[in-house]
Amino acid sequence: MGLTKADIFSKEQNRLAMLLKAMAHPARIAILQRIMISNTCICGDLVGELGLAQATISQHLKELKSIGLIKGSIKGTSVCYCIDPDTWKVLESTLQDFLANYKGETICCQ
Amino acid sequence: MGLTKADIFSKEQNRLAMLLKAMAHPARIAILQRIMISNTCICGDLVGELGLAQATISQHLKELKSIGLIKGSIKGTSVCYCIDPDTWKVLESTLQDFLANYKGETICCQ
DNA sequence: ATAATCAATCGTAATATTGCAATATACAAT
DNA sequence: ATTGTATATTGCAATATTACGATTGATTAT
Repeated sequence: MGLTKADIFSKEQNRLAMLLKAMAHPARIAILQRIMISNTCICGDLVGELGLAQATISQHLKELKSIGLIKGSIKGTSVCYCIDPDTWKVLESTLQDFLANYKGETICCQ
Repeated sequence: MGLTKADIFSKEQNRLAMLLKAMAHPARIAILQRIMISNTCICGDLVGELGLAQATISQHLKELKSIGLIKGSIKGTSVCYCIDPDTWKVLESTLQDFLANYKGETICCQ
């Protein structure tokens, strides 16, 4: 069907899945890395750096923005993006909680 | 096009994106949580616990298995799954490296 | 051997994603 | 006002994902 049955899962499960999905593309990984590494907002340089068309990058930025991972603000002629600290904190703690469920290697499944 | 241009990104970016994509579905989050919390392999109980059809769950398990996040072994009449510790370690460290790029709030984009 | 049980696979329908050309919008500089 | 520059949106084609009924394969119990 291509339609996720979101209603049978918890809010937290859906939220984490959506955050991961927003990051689950090499172009969006690259964009996030670029923004993080520059340690400031990044304005327009993305097109040309990644080998993707302007329309495509704009679309990826929109996706990251709509989930709240980044935020943009107009800076003169161009638009600047940076990590949204609030969502980022949620992401970090949610991921940590998720990964913490793993208690280490078990003796089954050998 | 629906076809990711994997060749223009690094091996690491593609690998992380694929791992995240494998987890980026509430059903697969739920499955992983269930396996982790039980702290042992989990055999067949998944169908009926999540509200999805057997074929659907089998498909999600296959996806998790094909990326290496879980592994399965036949145990009598049913099949058991558990976290694959090797891939899990890679996931944890890759994620940590990725998140560590974030240096905290900046003074731009206000 | 036959029936029962469990999981994998196949086939298919509905929907989502990816990518880009073309176009539109917004603003600055002339 | 017009031109140039930067970003967003639209429309579309190709491909991928999600879900499940039906079937198949494998194993156990009778």
